[in-house]
Amino acid sequence: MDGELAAGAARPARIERLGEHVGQRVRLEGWLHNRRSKGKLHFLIVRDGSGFVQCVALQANFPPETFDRLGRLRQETALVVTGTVRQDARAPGGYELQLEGCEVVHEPLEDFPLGHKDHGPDFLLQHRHLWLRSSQQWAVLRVRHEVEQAIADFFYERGFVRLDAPILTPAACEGTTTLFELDYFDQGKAYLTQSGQLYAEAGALAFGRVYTFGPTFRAEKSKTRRHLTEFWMVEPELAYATLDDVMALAEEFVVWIVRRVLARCRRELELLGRDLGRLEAVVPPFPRLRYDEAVELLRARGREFAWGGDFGAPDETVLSEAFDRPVMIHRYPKDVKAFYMKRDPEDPRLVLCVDVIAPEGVGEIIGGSQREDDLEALRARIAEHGLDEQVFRWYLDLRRWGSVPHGGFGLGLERTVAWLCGREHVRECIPFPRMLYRIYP
RNA sequence: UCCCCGGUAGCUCAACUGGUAGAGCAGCCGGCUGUUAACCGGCGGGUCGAAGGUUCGAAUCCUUCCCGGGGAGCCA
Repeated sequence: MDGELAAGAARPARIERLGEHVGQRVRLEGWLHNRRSKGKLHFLIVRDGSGFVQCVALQANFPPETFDRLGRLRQETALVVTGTVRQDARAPGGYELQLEGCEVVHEPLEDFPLGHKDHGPDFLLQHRHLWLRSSQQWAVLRVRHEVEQAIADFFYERGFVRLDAPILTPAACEGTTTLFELDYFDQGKAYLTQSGQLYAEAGALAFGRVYTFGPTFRAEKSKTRRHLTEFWMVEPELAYATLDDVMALAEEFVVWIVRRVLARCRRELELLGRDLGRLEAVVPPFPRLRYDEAVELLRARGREFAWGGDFGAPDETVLSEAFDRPVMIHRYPKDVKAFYMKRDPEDPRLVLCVDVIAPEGVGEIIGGSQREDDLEALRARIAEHGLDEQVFRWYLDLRRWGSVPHGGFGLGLERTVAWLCGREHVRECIPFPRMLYRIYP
């Protein structure tokens, strides 16, 4: 717009570090997020991906036609702004840019579809590629990014090897009705993985401690705010570990993630209006309830519940509301859990498993167990569940050579991010959600 | 697969018991030197999801279908 700023005088900067440049002339490469005009001054809200900043344009500082154009810039105009950084309590975020120059890099071809007022979920999801630019989505996905980094750091510091499990698999890990199926050349059917766990077990016996982290797929016809057909799961697996070890690791892991986000995503959480007190309350120890105790708790709170069943979403909500931090429920009846979980030697009706239920209605974020490490017991469970032993030959091999007590868990990334961000729906917690009736964009 | 709710302007919604289609936002024009999803005044904007039916008359009632949302089951 007036590209002839004194060359070299303005230094490149990013909005997230603007506080380090108070009084200096800087140059920001970004987009016009919003604009407010007030007679002889315009407020341009500019985003550069690292944050949002208010740029103040005073009429006195520009030729009339330039000032007029600034007041007519469309939302999502790509622009490079230059100006002096000022600390000002009236500015959102505490800092603003006294605008001196504005170079338009790209003028939108038409009005941006997403305004700053309410939109419905269908409209937003149809425009997911543009919705990502909104401040709320920016904040949620920045938190997701931080959680992903926290996960990598947690395991790296503790000597876990990251072992990437395959996406294409020859068989189901759990039921077969929830698999995405595809033709695999002349090998018959292949399936998109539901879990990397079985491969993580092979890794644990090779490396001691491993984790897998990647997308998993469930063809469940679930239409709820807690479900996606494609979601990310992190699954640590430990050799020489019991259920108690698994529970201790899960607790330490969740606390680590929460602390990291509190320490490094404060701006994002505040932008989302998150009640930080709820997250600060997440300290060890987490309550540990046996399944039997959880059933009693449900009944004491007026819910009818038959022993032997799995908890439904309303049950989980009641259980989680009894505590101010995640609650761990362990030793479920074997009939509601997967074939690979080890029986409780003290009660053969139960398996050595644990679910972690997050507070505030997000539901289960972790499921884990000690695995069945005895060959014959595992073969019996495979038969009981009506599964084809042939496809598990390699998995059974793990019990033939150097089998040891071992276990692990899986944590659902999107549910965790939804909980941390206080979002209702997991669809906002992944860049491009895949849902029952939605695969665009 | 089943249950419940919805589909009206670009977006979010209203329109009572069937009687000529409304508002906010966005857009355009004008005003305002500290706005915070700015505000104030003015203007334009409609295949009421689709098809069929009932009726003098249907956005409104009935049938079927399509699309979306929430939930159950199942799960992270």
